Amino acid sequence: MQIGDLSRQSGVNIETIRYYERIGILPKPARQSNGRRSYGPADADRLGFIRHARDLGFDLSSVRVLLALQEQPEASCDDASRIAQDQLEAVESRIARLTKLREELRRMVSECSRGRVAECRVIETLVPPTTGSSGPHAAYDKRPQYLPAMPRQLSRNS
Amino acid sequence: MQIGDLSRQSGVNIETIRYYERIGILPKPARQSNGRRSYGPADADRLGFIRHARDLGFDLSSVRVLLALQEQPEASCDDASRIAQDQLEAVESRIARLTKLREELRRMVSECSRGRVAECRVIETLVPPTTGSSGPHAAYDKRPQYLPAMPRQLSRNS
DNA sequence: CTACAACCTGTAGCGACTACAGGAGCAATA
DNA sequence: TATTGCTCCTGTAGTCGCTACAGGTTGTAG
Repeated sequence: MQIGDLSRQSGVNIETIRYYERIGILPKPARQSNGRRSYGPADADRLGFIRHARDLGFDLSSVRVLLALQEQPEASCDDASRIAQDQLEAVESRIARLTKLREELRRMVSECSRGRVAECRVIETLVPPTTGSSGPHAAYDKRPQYLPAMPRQLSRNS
Repeated sequence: MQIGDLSRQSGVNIETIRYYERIGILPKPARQSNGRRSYGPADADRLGFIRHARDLGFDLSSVRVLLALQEQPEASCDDASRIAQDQLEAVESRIARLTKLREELRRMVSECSRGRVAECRVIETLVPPTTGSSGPHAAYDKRPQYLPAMPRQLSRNS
């Protein structure tokens, strides 16, 4: 089986498969006489495992650990269980955060009356309430302090 | 106001502020005689706007559009509303996806009896069901086909 | 005078891919 | 046989949104 077949079978991009090989999460496969990669069913299994774990939101370092564990059937599965629990907690906190965002976005959208930007709730919601500077180049006064607020990383990582 | 003050006031990292300037989402500020950046309240407003939008999960290209709109109070706010709606939909689909993940993870975790890896549900759940190859280096037979399954990007982007 | 904090520029790193340039090999068709 | 066109190869750079660091200058307090 060559890389294209494996890609179709697993649903994992060819470039991603080569990337996985490069970072050592997939073993270097045998090569055909023409230099092309040759995969067997064990590789397909491993890749399927990786894909499923990635779909569940595990990052690649967790996947590495899970793969290593999988190959030691006699070891205790405490580590695996711990990783899964951590992942569950991470997913739960993402859901909580996104749910709050959803509410704020719903409010924004539902209150927008589709008129001019000047009275648009979407824009208005985003303008910080602290300074009263109106217009593009106002330079009035300074004001209190922002609070630390929510952690950054949302759209990318969570 | 210099960059450190702006950073404290807005809760945005100094490095991030300079990054925003580099990519042109914040204008190049005036400089003091010693070369240090000098900000006014308009900058603080703009940064506050950006931060809030980022907290709501808008990516920087959307933020750019929203900022541009904000500066044209007479324009129609359809674009802003559209962007917010798209974001709302994206958030809703992320929530839906994460909710499914949560269920699968809960099942994994709750069914793990904390014994050996060999009978660990966490690991077992991840092993693809298609090929029967057991053990690290088995090389049995080939099997049907995976379906396209779920879209990739989860932990990073969604 | 000496610390030390705060700032400066420029560049590289993160995670997990994705894309592309520039080439080789191979099968089917004209 | 030549050509087209697909799949594969390597190596490198780009994506997003930061964050970190090296190596320097400036400003302030003790």
